[in-house]
Amino acid sequence: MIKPIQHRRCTLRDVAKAAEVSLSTASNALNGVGRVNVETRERVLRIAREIGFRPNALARSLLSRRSLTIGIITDDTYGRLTLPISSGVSEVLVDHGVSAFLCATSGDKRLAELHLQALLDKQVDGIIFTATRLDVQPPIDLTALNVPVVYAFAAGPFLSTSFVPDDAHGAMLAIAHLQEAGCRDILHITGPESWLAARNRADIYRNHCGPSSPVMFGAWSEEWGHEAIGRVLSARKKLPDGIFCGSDEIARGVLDGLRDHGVSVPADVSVIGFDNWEVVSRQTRPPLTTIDMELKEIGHRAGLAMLQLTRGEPVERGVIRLPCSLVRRESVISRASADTSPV
Amino acid sequence: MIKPIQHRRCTLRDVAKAAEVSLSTASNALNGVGRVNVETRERVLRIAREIGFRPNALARSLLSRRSLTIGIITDDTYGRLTLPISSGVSEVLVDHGVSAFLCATSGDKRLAELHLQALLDKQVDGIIFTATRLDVQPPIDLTALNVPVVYAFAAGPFLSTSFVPDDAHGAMLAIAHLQEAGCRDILHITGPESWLAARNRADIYRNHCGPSSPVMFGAWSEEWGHEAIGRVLSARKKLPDGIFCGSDEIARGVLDGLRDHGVSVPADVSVIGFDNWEVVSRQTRPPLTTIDMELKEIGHRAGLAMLQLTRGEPVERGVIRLPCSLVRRESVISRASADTSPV
DNA sequence: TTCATTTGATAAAAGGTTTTATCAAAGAGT
DNA sequence: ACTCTTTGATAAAACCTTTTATCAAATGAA
Repeated sequence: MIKPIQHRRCTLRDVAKAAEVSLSTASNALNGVGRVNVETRERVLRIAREIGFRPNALARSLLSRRSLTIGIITDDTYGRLTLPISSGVSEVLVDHGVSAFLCATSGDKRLAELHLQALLDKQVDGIIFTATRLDVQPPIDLTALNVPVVYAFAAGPFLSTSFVPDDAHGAMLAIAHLQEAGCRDILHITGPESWLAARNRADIYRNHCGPSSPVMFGAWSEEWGHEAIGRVLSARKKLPDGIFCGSDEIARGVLDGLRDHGVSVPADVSVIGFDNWEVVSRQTRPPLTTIDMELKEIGHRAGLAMLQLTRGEPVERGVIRLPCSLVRRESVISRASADTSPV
Repeated sequence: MIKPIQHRRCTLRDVAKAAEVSLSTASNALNGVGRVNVETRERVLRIAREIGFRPNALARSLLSRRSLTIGIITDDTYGRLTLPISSGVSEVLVDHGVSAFLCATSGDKRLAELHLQALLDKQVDGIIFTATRLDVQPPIDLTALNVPVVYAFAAGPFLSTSFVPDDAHGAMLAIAHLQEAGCRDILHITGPESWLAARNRADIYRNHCGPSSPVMFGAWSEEWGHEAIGRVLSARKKLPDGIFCGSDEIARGVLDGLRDHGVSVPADVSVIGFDNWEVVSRQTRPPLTTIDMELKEIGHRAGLAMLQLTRGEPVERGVIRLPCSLVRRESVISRASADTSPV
């Protein structure tokens, strides 16, 4: 059976009537503003509690012109980045009573516009755009909106606010960790050179390991990692002692390839990944030491910035790079070596 | 620089003023109701278009008592199931102007209650609860709400509406596929027996492969798949010719284990997974034939049911099991065998 | 010309809340 | 007894839209 009519939510008018005061007094009492006798206030509060009164956010928003609502538009079909980021966003917003609409566009422009229109009609206080890479523009134009926009794991236009992982810092962490573990001959296997993130990380790698250090660009796939190892083993006489991979998936292929060829990790070669995509990095053999991009923190920061913007407070502009962190598992081990032992 | 004051959105009053008609006439013209002269209507429509008028959904909802808004509450921290499901939900709702709030609870009861309260305050028309397994109750009580609730990939209380993948059908597809490929000795390696999904699939397996067929319960991890293969190889004289795995991750461990022992897939053994979690199943060697749970379709159906409920239409009750589908990749091959060749 | 009907448009109420202005009563000071 | 201030409460306006009731003018029929 279907309950035919929803029980009507009780309203401020109900409270006022039950407490035998006017609407204004009830409102003032509940919000602790205006001049209202202490015992009247307490009576109102008590009755409101008793009948379970909760103010209608729609009516409130209509008046205050703040809907306590934001939209998150995502390009990510897979959800790998979106859910951590958006739950980070929500975490900081929910305590301020702000809820987030999630709109997955699947890269479909029509869908994106439909969602955007619905969001604007619903008077969202702001929009957060998230994607899966940093060097691709949103499928819709968000520059002329009359609500603030923040970009998370995506590049906004000039003078907008974008929060992205600091690829350079992540790469630096990875290489430093390998070097501290005594690696002297580090190889970098990564994704397509067309990706900004890949180029950024490769630059850092070359800075730290010498400008002629070999970077193997390829795909963001396990298969490429595997194939790259095949190439390395057939081309080089001596194995590198450390491999810095551009993603956990590539690292997985690398681990797999090395095992196929009887090379032991980390005994013979140390391997480090990038992403800390736990479904991959936790399950490899051995479990993968990798770089975490702190997606939730990106969400936090984006949410915080949005909060400030909706209050009209100023907010930092430009691309804000947030530090990564090193997750130590078992694919890197310290190589005993005279010249790297602590002084 | 921060734009100090947001340009005020233009309202019905602006349209009315510009068209030199009353509010009511403007409203009637735009909605095509009431009696309004054709040329007046066209003037209003033209002007509305020119100044980019869009009705304020908040004001509309306040009056109509339908917010065109629903809440999705999810238990899933990882996003693997939530994003496909919720984007399925949105896909069917967006064309009706309905947007969805996404609330990730991370299993935190306080957070769940906070989100729920915010949703109710915002007058959502309904709530969809999604989880990652079927036999666990939501962290919050959704039974006494005065909005409709639909469960997706989660079990609701008696007489509620839940959409879940049909585990039995999926298992049947998997086993039938192996059998059609000529497998006669099929092994089932799956997750913990405490999970309903694992038990359901195992039941089907036993029904089709004989009641004494061996089921290996373990963990939902790659490691378990790997370990299980080790046990099988040391305990049995003869290898099975087909392995039905309870998840893609287990299947991956199985593939890995088999390769380590020099067993070739699919030449020596066919392997089939469950989930079609593409990041896993696409990247295995060989790519994994598996069962897809049609998560997006679950989202579609949940969204559709929600739509009906918000309209007061009756909706099917109980646990509604939606068919799975077979995704053919390369880990199953037809075994030439006299008694299974087509007649 | 008169009455009844149709047409086109508008005023007003409603939805639930907050805020500003108003007002009566009570108290204080002379 | 008079004014001045404070206290406590309320009416009304506002937010923006939709719907119902109302109304004047125009049209039709007799």
